[in-house]
Parts: sequence; structure tokens; C-alpha cells
Amino acid sequence: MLQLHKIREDKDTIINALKKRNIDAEPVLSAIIDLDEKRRAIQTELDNTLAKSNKLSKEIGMLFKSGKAKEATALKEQTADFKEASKQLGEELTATSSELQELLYQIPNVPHDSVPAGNSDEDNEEIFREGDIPKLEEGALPHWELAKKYDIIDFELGVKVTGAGFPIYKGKGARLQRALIAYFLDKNTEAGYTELQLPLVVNEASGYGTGQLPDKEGQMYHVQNDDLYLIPTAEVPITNIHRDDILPKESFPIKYTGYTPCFRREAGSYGAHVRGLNRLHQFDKVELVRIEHPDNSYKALDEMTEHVKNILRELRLPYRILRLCGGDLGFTAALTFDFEVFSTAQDRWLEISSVSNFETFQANRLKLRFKDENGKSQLAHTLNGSSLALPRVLAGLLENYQTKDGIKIPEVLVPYCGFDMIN
RNA sequence: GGAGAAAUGGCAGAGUGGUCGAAUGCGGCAGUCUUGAAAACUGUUGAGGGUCACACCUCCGGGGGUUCGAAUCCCUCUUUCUCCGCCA
Repeated sequence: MLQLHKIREDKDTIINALKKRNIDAEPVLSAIIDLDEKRRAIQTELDNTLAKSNKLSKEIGMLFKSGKAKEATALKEQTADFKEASKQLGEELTATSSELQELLYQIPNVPHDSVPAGNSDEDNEEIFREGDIPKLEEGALPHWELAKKYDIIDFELGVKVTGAGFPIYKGKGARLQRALIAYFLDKNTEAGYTELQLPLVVNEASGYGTGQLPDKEGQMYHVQNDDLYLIPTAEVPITNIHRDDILPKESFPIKYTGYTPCFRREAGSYGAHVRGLNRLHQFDKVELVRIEHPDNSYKALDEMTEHVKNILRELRLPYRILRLCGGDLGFTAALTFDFEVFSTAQDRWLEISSVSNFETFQANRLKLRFKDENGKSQLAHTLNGSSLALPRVLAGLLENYQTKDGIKIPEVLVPYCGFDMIN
């Protein structure tokens, strides 16, 4: 959520920046400014009414105390008007405020200066590429075939037990998955991130805090009996740890990592390109979250992308980094770098990590603040990134490391797996 | 799941209808003293709205109600604690 005072002060800058998202924000922003003025006018009027009414009540109290009951009763009659007026003004205020709030919720984050304009993922800007794409031998298979051939992932069984998009990992497949999780967590804690084990369901307030609600309500599984949501990413429980906090300025940097399964309904995304592990309802992910001083957040973003690069280097997977264009940028992000691994047998790039700076957008909803040098409360910056999303890493590994004799395990993972070949 | 108790400022803890945004203690910050530090003493110290700045308004777990007036009374929800039951 954008900050009201910024909209008031920098309306034109915001409108211009949002053009990169192909949004004409002028009407909404004008409506917001009007509503805000209206809200403040009502607030002032209400405050004045309450002030008068408070004063009167105090006088009544004093009169009663000094035994002048008759005069007090006379004054009581005067309060009726104030009561009526403040009730009405209060209702107007609530209505105006929630109208204002709704409009504010509709506006996505303002893209960073470096974000290119563009309509879709085709306009994303490739800024880095590393690793050799292997030449596969004759008869190379996509990962879903390999999964079947070596009996390491059973998609049909998942359908039987739950439904499509809930695969069951078996034997060396399950072990490889566990190895990857342990390896990622080790890399992250070595880099100073504190490991967390998190709830997999969150309440409504947390959903709003990180911005999944209200705009992505349909993408989350909702447990209706208890009004809880299955997390679509560990970002939600992690970032919400500091909801409503005012941190001392020496708290930074705050660096967390956590492994969780992630649950996504993915409503309406069936069709091509969702085969195998490419798109699931439940998948594992190791996440990084940072909470930073505004002056430091872009440095932190760089550190996070370097960190993810290192992991991919160690896994020896060919990857590229994209700077997302305005049209593809997530609702809450100011700047996002996507990491994609080349999936050789499918001959396509698969997104395996997304590293973003949200600046104050989430912090404003979360009321996540810190005390600055002058002792004033200021919104912190939040960032997050995957390190990494498991299924697509697995897909990349299976496809890129396949040989006639089986699937080789990358060297760094062998100690975690306890084997060096799936065959 | 059943029965009871509780929820107040960074923490501890008073306050049971009337200048209470809230005593007191601890902690934090600033100052005095000191070569420096500690101790002692003095002052200061919640958040949000609003204003050029004041004034003023809101907030004592959340929501609703009673009253001229609510931290205080009533209803409701949530959470915590104790006891019982069940259980990984």
C-alpha cells in the first residue's frame, strides 16, 4: 500500500512511474486525494464536536461533585445535540475511510527507476547469464519421463491421494528433495540468515500484511472453519513476524530463512507448460526475507541476488537473470529479479527464484517501522527471495544431469544425498 | 472438549464510573557531579490523526452497548493461565 502523504506530495511522479505497469492511475489517485480531503474535513469537524462534548461532560462531573445536581441536570440536556452530531459524523468518517482504504488497496507498488516498461514476460530484460547448456545424448527425456523411468516421483499416486498437482516423491527422489532443502538452508545460514520453522497456515491479518489479501484471495487455500489460509510462500509467516513492530534502529539487518511447503490454488492456469513439476498446488521452497533500513535495501537486494547466483553456480545449472518489466512485475514489488534455469529436455527456461524489494509497500500495511536517528518512526523496507523453489530445481537437475547410465548428482549434493547417481 | 481466572505504556504493576493517556518501580534517553565510569540527583521517555506551530481528537486485547461521562459497568470475540478430560 502506498503512503498517503506520498500520493499527496508526488502524485505526478507516481502516475508516471505506474505507466510502466500500463496503468493510468490518474483517476484513482485524484479520487484518493479528494476522499482524503473529505476525510480530514469530517475528522476535524468530529474532533471539534467531541472536544465540546468532552468539555461539557467535565463540567457536569464537577457540578455533581460540588453537589449542584440541579445545574448538572440542566447541562445534561445540552449534550443531546453533540451526541447526535458526533454519531453521524462518526458514521461518515468510517464510510469515507473505508472507501479511501479500498482505493489505496487497488494501487500496486511504484516501480523502481530501473524497471523497464513492457507488457508481459516477453519484455523482461535479461541482465545476466551463466553456465553451459549441456548437450544431451540421443533419447534425452523430460523430467516427468525420467521421474517415471527411475520411479522417483509419482504424479498419478498424488492424484489418487489428493488431486492433480500434489506429486508423491519416492526413494531417491524424496531423498534428493530433502538433500536440496538441507543444502539450501545451510547455504543461507552460512550467509547470516536465521533459520525459522514456521506455521503453514496464517490468519487473515497476515494475509493482508504481505499483500496476498485482498488482491490474491482466490490463489490461496482457505480453511473456512477456522478462517485461516494455507501459506502460498514462507514470505507470509516470516514477514508478518514483525507486523506492528517499531524496531530500534540498530536492529538492521534482519535476515531470515525458512523452508516450507507452499500451497497455491493456481486457479485458471491449467493447460500447456504445466506438466510434471512445472506448476504444482503444493511445492517446497526455501525462502529468504530481509527487513532493512531504507538506505540499505538496494544493497541488500544485490546481496541476495549474489547469494542465489552462488548457489546456482555450485549446482552447475545454466541460468539467467531477468529484470522484470512493469507489466510483469508483481503487485507489491518495486523491483524484481527472476532467476530462470534452463530445462534442457523441455528446451525452455523455468523460473526458480524471484528476488524483490518491496520498499515500504508491505511495511505500510504491516505497520513495520523503526526509530530513526531523530527518534521518529519510519517505515522499514522489506525484501524477499527464493533460495530456491524446489520442483523446478529438481526438474532442471534431472534433465540437465541425465546420462545413458542414469542421473548424476551434483557434487555439492552428494554428501547430503548419500549417493551420486540415480539409476 | 468442560469449569474457573485474567488481558493496562519497552517490562513489572496500580487504578472498579468524573480533569486518567493513565500512579509507582525498573529499563531507555539527556543533564549535574566525576580525569573517565559507576553510584546519586534532576529532567525526559507510548502510538496515530490534526496544525506552520499550538490547540484539539482517538487508542488501556478486538468489536459492540449502557451513560452527560467508561481503563473501570454490560454483551461478544480472541488470546493467556489454572484444573479436568483427550491425545502426537
